[in-house]
Amino acid sequence: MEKFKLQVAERLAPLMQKTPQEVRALMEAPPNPAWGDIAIPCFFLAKVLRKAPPAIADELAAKAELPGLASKVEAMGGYLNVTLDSILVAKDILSGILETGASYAYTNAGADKGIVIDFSSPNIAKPFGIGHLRTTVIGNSLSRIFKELGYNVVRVNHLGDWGTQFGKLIVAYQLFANGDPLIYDPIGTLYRIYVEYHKEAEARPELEDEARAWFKRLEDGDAEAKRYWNLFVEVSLKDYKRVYDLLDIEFDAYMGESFYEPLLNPTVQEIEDKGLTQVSDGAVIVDLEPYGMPPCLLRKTDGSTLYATRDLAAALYRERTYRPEQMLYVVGQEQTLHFKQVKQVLELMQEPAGEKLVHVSFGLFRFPEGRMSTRRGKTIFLEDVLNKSIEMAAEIINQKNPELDDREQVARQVGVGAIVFGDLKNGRIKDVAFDWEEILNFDGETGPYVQYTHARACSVLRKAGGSVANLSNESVLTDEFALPLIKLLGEFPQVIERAALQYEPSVLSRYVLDVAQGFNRFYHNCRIIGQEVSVMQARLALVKGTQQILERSMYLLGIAAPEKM
RNA sequence: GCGCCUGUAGCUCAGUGGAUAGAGCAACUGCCUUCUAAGCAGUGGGCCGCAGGUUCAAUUCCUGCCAGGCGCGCCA
Repeated sequence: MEKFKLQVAERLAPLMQKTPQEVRALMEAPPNPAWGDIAIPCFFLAKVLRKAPPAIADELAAKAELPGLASKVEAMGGYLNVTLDSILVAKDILSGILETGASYAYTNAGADKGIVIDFSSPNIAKPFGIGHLRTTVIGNSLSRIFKELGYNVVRVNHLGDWGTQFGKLIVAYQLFANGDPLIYDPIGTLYRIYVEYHKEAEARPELEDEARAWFKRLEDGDAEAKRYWNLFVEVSLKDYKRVYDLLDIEFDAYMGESFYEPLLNPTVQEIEDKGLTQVSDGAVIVDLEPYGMPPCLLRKTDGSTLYATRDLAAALYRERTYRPEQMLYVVGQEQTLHFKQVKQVLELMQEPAGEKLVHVSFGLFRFPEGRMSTRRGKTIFLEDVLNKSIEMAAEIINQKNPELDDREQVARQVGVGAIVFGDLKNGRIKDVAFDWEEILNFDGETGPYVQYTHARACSVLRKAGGSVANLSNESVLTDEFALPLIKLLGEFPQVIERAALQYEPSVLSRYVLDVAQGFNRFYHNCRIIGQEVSVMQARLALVKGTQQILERSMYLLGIAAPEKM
């Protein structure tokens, strides 16, 4: 579609005394598809030409010559509306998709450019809660989208494997675990003692000091502390791996906070050497008052480091190791200030990492009665949600398609797809109210709806057997059901670009819903198999094209595309 | 108190400086002897939070206010 818009802009530009780029930028979609494919408002010309917009549009319509490109150019209330030649459009878009197949949207825009994406990053010894779903699926989808644009993507899981909570955990383990080797349900146990610790600490504040002391020992390399730490990390990772397997997500690097431990002192030193630090109440800080922010703390009074120190070290490490064009942090919006501070400090250091750092923030998962909290034991395990959804998918399969092969696998794909798509459907910035009924809904704008549509398309292609999807008779595809679908398919590359530019997978999930809806309308109204050969072939070509776009879109969103369900 | 984010149909959410603001869910109603009814089609439902301002044109941009969320030095 973009190609045609550019051609129209090229030809209209001289008439409007604008550059083709300017004309392209003016184009909009008419509110009613019957009015055309492209609308150009003429209001802005009124002042220059000293004429009423409708008169200008009339004149342009009379002068515009777009033979072989547009079938209709007309003025309507101050707009110049252009209807593209439908056979040309249908032929061009569909043959383009069928030729390039899965790589229709692939560009080399990102060739030789790297991008580091930090996402998921669960906290060791804490359950993989529903709250981690967002960063995990958004990060995964963005990774795939940027790869589609040719970027060299590095997926980093920045595990929360360091910090004072390990001191608390050691104390909790000694008090409440009775020497449990953490073989059976390790995270469940760690979670339980962590909650118990916080309850106990309310009555006995001295536990907090004990915890701090243990963390200090850990930082100083104490063997006993390290032994506990290793145990906690090991058993936690095993649990997380199960969730990542369900979601079909992999990382290029597990580099937790502990990885940056040796880099912390040099990092603080570097910042001090640049004369950016001050000592305030015994702590080392970077004053950010001139930038309207609270100071960034690098060292506590006791000399130990903080979250910001580790993120600064990590950013410098990533910059120097990967030389990326961008560094994304897919982290909740409650950390906006933190990342603004880190970015500001990097900029004060005149490090390129500063401008490369992008905080891809998102809203929280919330219960109707308030926010979730691991400490108070108020959370929902992601694995439970996924399993419940899979169970439900299995039930629906038993009821609707009991003959299906690989029922277990399909139930897994659909159940997980429902959860993942449900999270990617909405703009990432909004808070999400957790609601079992909604998250387990498989009707309407959902993952299963998209998967079902894809399976339907596959089914038609299967049943068509040897019949070739051939495009000799494009005029079949210019009806009110096929043509809008084709035009939509033609938007795919721009949709991917926009999703990347905005770091927003929901751009793609919304699009794929439109494609699914378009296809279902077409499917319902236009019979494919059993039609006259040229008609069937043309329609099969559209089914094939749709199937490819759906499959690719689902891949980019991180959901499976079963061929039967 | 200060800062950031959000406010659109009963609910969950799209959307755009411009022509009649759109989906899904829920409710009601049609459509399976024809390619998967996890579908398609129809009906009802809206001071686009409130008040100003910029503009030929504001739900969209700016300011103020209201409501909700999040954050604000030794947690991450």
